Amino acid sequence: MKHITAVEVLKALAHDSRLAAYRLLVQAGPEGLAVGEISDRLKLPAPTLTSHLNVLRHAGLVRDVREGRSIRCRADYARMNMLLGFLTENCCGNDTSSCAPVCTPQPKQRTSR
Amino acid sequence: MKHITAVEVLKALAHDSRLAAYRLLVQAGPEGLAVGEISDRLKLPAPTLTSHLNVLRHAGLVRDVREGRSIRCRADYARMNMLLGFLTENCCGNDTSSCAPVCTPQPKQRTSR
DNA sequence: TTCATAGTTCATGAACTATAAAAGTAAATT
DNA sequence: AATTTACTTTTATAGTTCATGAACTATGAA
Repeated sequence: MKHITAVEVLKALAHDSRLAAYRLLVQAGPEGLAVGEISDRLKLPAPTLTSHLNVLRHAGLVRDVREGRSIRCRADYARMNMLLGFLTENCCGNDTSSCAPVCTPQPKQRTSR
Repeated sequence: MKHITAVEVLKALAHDSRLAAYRLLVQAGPEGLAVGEISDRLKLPAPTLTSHLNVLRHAGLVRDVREGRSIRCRADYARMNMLLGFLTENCCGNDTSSCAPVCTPQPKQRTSR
């Protein structure tokens, strides 16, 4: 991950509503959540949420697909892992392997979608 | 780590110069670096660096002690570990242990200063 | 005590970010 | 086709952050 990109990812997460939205998606797992559901849960007006989602999208932290009328968002774990790797780079006497985490969530249920 | 605090830590790191300064300190290890040394390496005017260091200090990411005329800064690894733990919370089907990293750097050499 | 070095604080303009109303687009329902 | 639902874009205002010069404080040396 290039330095500038790490800053972008950090900036994206460095906001109360955006961090909350991202965590909601992380906890929702591969199933994801519709924009409207996030809006309901966080009690954010639609335009405000969209602008925050756009920041997360631009940072590569959130991906989405249209599903009929709604848009389903999912956390991009690879991106988070890149950030964690970057943050822990050179932190333990240059032995990255000892502290770089990798998150690879499994679907809660194979049945869904 | 409380949510608000995680945002503060993320905000602190979400700036080019601050991330660079923090990484410099992470790489310097327990030995740390004097403010002037950081200023030289990053080519930042003193007041600019001080204000960034204050943000990192307030976020608990950097601690410092005065050593004669200079002030020696060190990265606070515990804080970083807290952030990593927070970010990976609930990311792998609520099994935190599988992806929460812990960074515990060793001194490079006991001989130097 | 005077001087030099190392940092910090303060003030301020420029640049950026947040919020949300209004208007727009896309898909399903009637 | 008209309407409703779900979301995005545009735009305006309000607020925050950033960079840096000038002034200040702390320590050590002469």
